[in-house]
Amino acid sequence: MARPADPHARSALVSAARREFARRGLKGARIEDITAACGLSKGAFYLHFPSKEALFGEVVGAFESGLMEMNGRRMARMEGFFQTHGIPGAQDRIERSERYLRFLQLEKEHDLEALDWVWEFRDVSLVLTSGSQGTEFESLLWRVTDAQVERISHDFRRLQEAGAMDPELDARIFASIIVGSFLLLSTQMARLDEKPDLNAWANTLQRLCQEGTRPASPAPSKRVARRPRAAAEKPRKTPRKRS
Amino acid sequence: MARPADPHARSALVSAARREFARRGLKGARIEDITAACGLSKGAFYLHFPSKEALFGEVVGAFESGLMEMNGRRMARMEGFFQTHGIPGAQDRIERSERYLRFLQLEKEHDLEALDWVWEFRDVSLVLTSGSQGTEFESLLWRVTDAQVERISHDFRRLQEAGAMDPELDARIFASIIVGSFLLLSTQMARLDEKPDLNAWANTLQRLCQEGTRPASPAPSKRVARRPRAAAEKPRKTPRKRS
DNA sequence: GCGGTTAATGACCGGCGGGTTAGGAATCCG
DNA sequence: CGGATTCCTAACCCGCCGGTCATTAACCGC
Repeated sequence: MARPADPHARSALVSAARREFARRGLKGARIEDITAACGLSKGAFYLHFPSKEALFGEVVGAFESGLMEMNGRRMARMEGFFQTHGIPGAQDRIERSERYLRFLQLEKEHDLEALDWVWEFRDVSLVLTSGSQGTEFESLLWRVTDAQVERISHDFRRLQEAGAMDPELDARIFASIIVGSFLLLSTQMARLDEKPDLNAWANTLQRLCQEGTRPASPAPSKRVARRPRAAAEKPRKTPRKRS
Repeated sequence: MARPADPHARSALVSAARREFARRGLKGARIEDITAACGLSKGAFYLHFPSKEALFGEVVGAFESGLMEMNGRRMARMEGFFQTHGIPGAQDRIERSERYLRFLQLEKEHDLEALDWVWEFRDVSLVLTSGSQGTEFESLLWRVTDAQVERISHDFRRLQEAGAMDPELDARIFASIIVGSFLLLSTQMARLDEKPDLNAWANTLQRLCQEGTRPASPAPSKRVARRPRAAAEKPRKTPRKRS
């Protein structure tokens, strides 16, 4: 009968490696340090993984596929929502209709789901954001952020067409601003021991986005809006329909 | 009479090094490649710089001090503006008063100035954002972003007190969202050959921020608004400094 | 051309760290 | 206890790359 393998070795290596990666980056992390942290020999590392990059690849693969699945589910759900309820338009914004509020609620739930995932992988996220340059994982972050920018742009354009969003805003820039905010938050999370109030964060961002993207007011002032916003804002002083 | 030094050697090394750093990261860049790109020997590198880190330190020092000076000037100018014109309040928002518009204009000019600077150092910015983990420059980006978050939070709070901004928004979260957007844009710039339309970008962000931070409307709807904002008021834990 | 001076070269040095492997360790069975 | 088997160790290997330094090269004045 052969010597039994240590059932905890592999997961211990993964944990220790993640800590070292977060501390020193993928390149700076040393096999010697990773194994020493588990009370294992350097050679034992290679019984489980062909390289530290391979180990990181496994972890980051789980992270990425989780994100992409969430993205896909989100798109499917929103598509379902739009099929069922139609796309909220200008009137929905003005009246804050039930379907508009439901739309906002869904968006928020999805944001929080993604942020929870990033929180679980905050160490990995840190490596991807601040330590991936010059590694094989460099393009991964672009893939993830580009996919998000794509999704948000697409939805934003549809809402613009339906009249719910200011038609003069550039969808891509808008989407980039959103994704950028997520990015900084994800890097900040890596520095925290305790989970931040993600709900507060998501609320603030949503508030900014919803209020900041209102379409300009009715036709006459809309023409004037070509010029500086000042003229557009004057007539808006009158409507106080923020109920 | 001694052999004259090549007057272009030093600047050629800096240029080549910056390209290699952008390509492979600070750690991945090799002295051999840097010098070869200049048609110089490996040993010649050490006639000008004690190490590649020292070279990068010089470049990044110029970048950082430029940013910090801009930050300082910005704060001084805004302070001067507030002294001269007072702090815009709720009425200024409603009427879009001249001082409020001037305030927006100043903010935009400062944003564009900073973005131009980042464009000039987009290669450096890339290294700082995606390749600084595990290097001596890791904390620099936090210093820069934290200073910006601090400045924006501070101004935001003053505007809240004056009634120009929604008092229920968390200043730090708001500031983080802004800074995050800048961060992503700066990383995106490193992938571009041609300068993007920074003006469009700054316009969009400003539009979002100004419209998204309007104080809530009078009492009736304000009561409704209180419920979801409660969470946003939780104090944000400051990220621990990494050592 | 020689001497003096500084710039630049490239062969060489040696520490670091990923990776290997012969041998030790742990386990069970007869 | 010995044998068989698999797990694990740690001494060792060796390529990489930052850094060094004896030598060559470039310049001027005499």
